[in-house]
Amino acid sequence: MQNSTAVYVERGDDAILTCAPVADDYDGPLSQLPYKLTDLDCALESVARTPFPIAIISSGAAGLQHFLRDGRRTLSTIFLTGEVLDYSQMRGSGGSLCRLLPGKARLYDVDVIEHLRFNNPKAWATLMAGKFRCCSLSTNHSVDLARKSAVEKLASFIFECRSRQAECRSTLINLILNRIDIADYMGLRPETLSRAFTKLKQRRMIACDGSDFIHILNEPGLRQIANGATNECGCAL
Amino acid sequence: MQNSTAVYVERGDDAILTCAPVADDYDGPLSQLPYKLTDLDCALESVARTPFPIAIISSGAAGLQHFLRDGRRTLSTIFLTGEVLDYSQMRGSGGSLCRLLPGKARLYDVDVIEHLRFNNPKAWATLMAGKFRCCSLSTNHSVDLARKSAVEKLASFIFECRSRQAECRSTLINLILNRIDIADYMGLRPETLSRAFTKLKQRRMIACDGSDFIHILNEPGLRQIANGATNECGCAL
DNA sequence: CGATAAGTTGACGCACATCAAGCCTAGTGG
DNA sequence: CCACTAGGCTTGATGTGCGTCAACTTATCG
Repeated sequence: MQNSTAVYVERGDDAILTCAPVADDYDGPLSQLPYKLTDLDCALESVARTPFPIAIISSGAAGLQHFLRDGRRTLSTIFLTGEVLDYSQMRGSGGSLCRLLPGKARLYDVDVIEHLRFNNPKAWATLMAGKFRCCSLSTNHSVDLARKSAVEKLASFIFECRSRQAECRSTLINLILNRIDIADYMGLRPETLSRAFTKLKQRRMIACDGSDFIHILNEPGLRQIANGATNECGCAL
Repeated sequence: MQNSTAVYVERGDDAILTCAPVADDYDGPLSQLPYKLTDLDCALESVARTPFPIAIISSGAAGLQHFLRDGRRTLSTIFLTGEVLDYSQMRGSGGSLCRLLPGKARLYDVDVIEHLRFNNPKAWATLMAGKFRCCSLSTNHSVDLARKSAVEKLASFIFECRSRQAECRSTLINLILNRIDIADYMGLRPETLSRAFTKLKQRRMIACDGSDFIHILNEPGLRQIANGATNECGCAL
């Protein structure tokens, strides 16, 4: 059984709160609480049923998906390893939880959570921070979706992936999701996403070695693209 | 001086939490608290400076705007009359608060808010609900931005406007913002938004009488459009 | 080996962005 | 009172980025 808890780090460039899994022996605010470790599928189902449903993703990934009437799919939120999944505020959104990658989650009992609020302020604060972080990520995501081109969206997604993983400074990034889920998250079609990958490779911004990992070759350049600096690179997108 | 507080109502169709201003004599959880009523511009400035900044919009509207390097503007969040504006979680998002419509806001002192948490659970819960609602709205907004066409976006915006106003069941909707701000919020250009208005008018879904108000003529139809039912109406968008 | 699915690439059409012009109202000054 | 200006909004013409459809490659599995 793995002990992990949310750790919040202010990062230099984009200053996004990030949440990293920590070592087994970490004695953080949440680690003392009793929890149930279950398969991610079971966890999502019980989270959707429980009145005060809170889970922390131990491994794998989940998402909140929405379907338009004609079948178009959107992933409005993704939950990655180490992150807090609180469904209570999302109940009215019309979306449904889905597993994106197999894994496990830690389920916290309603009573345990309710008890925290007054008796364990530190653990409560950690949970709250996890929930608020979701709000902050959601805001950033709106900016990515509203006006950015496909290439800009992909560049933004790469940085989001990095900031939501443990090794924030690495240039080797795990994109975590498959192409279809990335596309549905970024509001693109898989074909368009694929072409965006090709363009970033052609411009020597990233390199793919076939696996789920990509390598950032030109980080300043990629950041410029993500921030919508169409002309500053001297080349149109 | 107007007393208002957040009231949460579960609505039938889309079940979005909404927040309505209430009468002067309402004795809700927040109305006993001391606050400072200021001009919206001053409020936004002090909210951005204060360490634990919370304001409630009494009148007018504000937004969180983001600029890409080449000048493209996005409104990631809007704050309407009666809603809670907590900037603390948005600090790292790179956006800046801006006034969208003139008005006033109620500012709450840091100490007052901090004191609430243990001494006034009801008021605290109201504030928290206001913050979480922002998260829920943000999720819905992502769905609107990701895949919807211009006409679908406008239809969605109309319903969002209605659900965020007091008179939820009315077919007379105040669109609140000017066209440019609506466009930046929905990820469109003003020209495209204008054409979307024309199409909805041509299809007898809405009627505009020149003012800021529109009239919903065919609510089920408009809802279908908002939900992406391209074909069910028997007409392409 | 065939079957299914994920991902890539190509051809084509459409929806939206862009640029430009025109309309309408509000505000200002003579 | 009218002339003038400026800003918000709409309408038109045109180009392009992305969605769509189709074919192909590659990987995984029975």
